[in-house]
Amino acid sequence: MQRSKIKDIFAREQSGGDVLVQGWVKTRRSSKSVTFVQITDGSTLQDLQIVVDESNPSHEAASGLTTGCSVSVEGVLVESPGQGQKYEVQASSLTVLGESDPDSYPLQKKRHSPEFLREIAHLRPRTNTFGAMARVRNSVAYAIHTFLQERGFQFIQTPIITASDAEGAGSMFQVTTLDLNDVPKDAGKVKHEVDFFGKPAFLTVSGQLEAEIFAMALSDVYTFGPTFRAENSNTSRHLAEFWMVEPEVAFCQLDGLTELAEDFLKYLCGHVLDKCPEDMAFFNKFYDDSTIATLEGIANSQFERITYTEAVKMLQESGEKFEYPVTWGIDLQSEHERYLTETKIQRPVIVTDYPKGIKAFYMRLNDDDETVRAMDVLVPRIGEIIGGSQREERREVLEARMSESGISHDEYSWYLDLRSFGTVPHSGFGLGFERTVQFVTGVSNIRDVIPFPRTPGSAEF
RNA sequence: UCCCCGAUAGCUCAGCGGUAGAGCGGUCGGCUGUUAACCGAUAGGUCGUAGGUUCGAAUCCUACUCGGGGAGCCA
Repeated sequence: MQRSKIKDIFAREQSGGDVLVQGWVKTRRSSKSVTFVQITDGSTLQDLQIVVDESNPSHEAASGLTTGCSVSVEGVLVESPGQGQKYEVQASSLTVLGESDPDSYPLQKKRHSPEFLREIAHLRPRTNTFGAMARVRNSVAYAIHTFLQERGFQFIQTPIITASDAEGAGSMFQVTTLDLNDVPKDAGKVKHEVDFFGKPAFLTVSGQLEAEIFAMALSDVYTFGPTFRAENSNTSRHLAEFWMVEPEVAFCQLDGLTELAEDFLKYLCGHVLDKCPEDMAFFNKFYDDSTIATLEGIANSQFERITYTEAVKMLQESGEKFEYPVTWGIDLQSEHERYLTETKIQRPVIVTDYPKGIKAFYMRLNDDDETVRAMDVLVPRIGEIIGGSQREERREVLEARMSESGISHDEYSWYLDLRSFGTVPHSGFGLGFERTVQFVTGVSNIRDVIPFPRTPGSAEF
């Protein structure tokens, strides 16, 4: 008999017929006359109840089941007389595939703290929370590809190893095959020429610059892959290894980019609400009772658009006491971003046109010569979920900005070339994948929305 | 990296100078178409690590480790 997934069983129009189901035991309740076994196979949040009567030859095996055991069950799908589920399986046979010692199996049929579950990352996918998280995460990833593909974007695989040592987005992990206990040196300096790539190499902090190359040929492209930051960041929204989506759009200026970002986020939220209603109801119940309302609200509301200068004015006139006073030219602090998106405007806010001094060299300079065409999308609870800009397409201006920032023209000659040979206005942004999953689920710590989190001092599993 | 808080049974926590506790989970028994089942019994801890103060430290002090919240960096 072919195995049925639990999700498909609950989707059936009516009961009846033999089924084969396989999964892991969540909990078991037994008496002399009957045993109830709840099993999950990860296809859905909902457990399937297996009923094994005393007369069944498998009853002894069933009554000894403990949380975590794996089982294979054949039986008849019937309407459940009990409360809490539509169908149940009246077992004809039950086979234990794998035992699970109850003395040492760490998961119990009760709620565990996310901190504890993180320590047993090899078993936490079996919990309701992490199963739901994995399905939502999958759904968001699928929606990212679907949205961009339907708009004609090409998926570009940009390199994970890069030799550019100054992408400007933070500290990088170095990649080397040199023996760190015996580093070859010449007059006290490391001989990088004998290293694997013949020069220093690093893990990428962004695929943007390479994505720009393909945007200058294929028009609309995106990258979606792992990104690495060696910052010593210890917060609930930073990881050393995370995933990022980076659309790059040719013939597009900043206003077009903000529209793309807004449509994109709305699509992702709508997709998850549509495809993962049970998992979202779970998160709404146990993690953040406003998350579904927030996502629904996003689908139906306009994102607010303000310039940095307007944001500064808004903050100064707010009457709020901020720890860091607001003056034009400073970078907005978390408390300022939170005030804007959570208190003042109460929905996503797109802030544009930041002072050039606090933004990257590749962002397009405005005519005022003081601000650049940057854009940050701020959302409640998370803060910055998207950072992007219109890129500087004028070679002379870009060169001047690189010189100001101390960026080598030689190393980025290829990046400058794009401005010499058929340059066009273009724009792009980076969306933090884990931050998006955090925002969607309402789970507060980013370590709990990625299967195996990498943070300073921690790279387990 | 900085500031604040925490670490006691497998899990979640109480105890805060005088012989280590509860609930849940585990085990044994009972009972019931049960559903975080229920009832009874029972086992289980060098109180994060290392020092110090004290007649006496889980409790007070110091350092370290790990975790949480916040900040910076950013996605």
